[in-house]
Amino acid sequence: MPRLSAPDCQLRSTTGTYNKLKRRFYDRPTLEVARDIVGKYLVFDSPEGPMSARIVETEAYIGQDDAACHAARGKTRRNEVMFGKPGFTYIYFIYGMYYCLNFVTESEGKPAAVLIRAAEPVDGIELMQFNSPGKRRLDLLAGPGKLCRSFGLTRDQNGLDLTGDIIYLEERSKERVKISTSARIGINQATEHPWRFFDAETEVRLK
DNA sequence: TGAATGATGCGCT
DNA sequence: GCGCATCATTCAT
Repeated sequence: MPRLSAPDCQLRSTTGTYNKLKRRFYDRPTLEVARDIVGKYLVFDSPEGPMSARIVETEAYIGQDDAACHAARGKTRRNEVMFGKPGFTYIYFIYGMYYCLNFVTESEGKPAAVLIRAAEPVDGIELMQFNSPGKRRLDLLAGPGKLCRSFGLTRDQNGLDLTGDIIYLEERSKERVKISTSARIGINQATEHPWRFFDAETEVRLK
């Protein structure tokens, strides 16, 4: 871990005063968690430096009865973290070039997770731009693949404990977020469920 | 401004 | 082989 510069120290010191979400936040019905994550802040103390962002869009993937959930066809090496305790990262590789970040929800044995689809960059924007060259600020995290690329998240961060100090969620204010819902994006199974949640007033727009 | 398509690798049938 | 919780590029309107 490199020495932290002055702005980085400011970020690190402030995180101590914010409310880091505990395991019980994730140990709840996935639809509630997915809705409540919108407006929370994702913090990643990466090897290259700290970054944070305000999450504006999520999707819920709920158990073995949800045909669109990776756990629908049983436990494999790829999806095994979803079957474990809540409050851990589930990061998978897709389309030959992208990673997607999820947070495991519900009690151990019930495989479910929330996909983090989009966020507004807050801290470490220069590092995000280094990871995603040429992108404007509001495009850096506008989509699950771009979010992982800009944050530098890969399989290396799969299965990390969200109650630790590397990657976690913070509540930085008690803002009341106006949330809209829709069907989930990019799936061909269980398309009838409105399990996508997004900040209706954010500047970050997908598609 | 939107539809079509190619890139690219892995997990599963 | 085929499909995939994506995205950038190309082409048509």
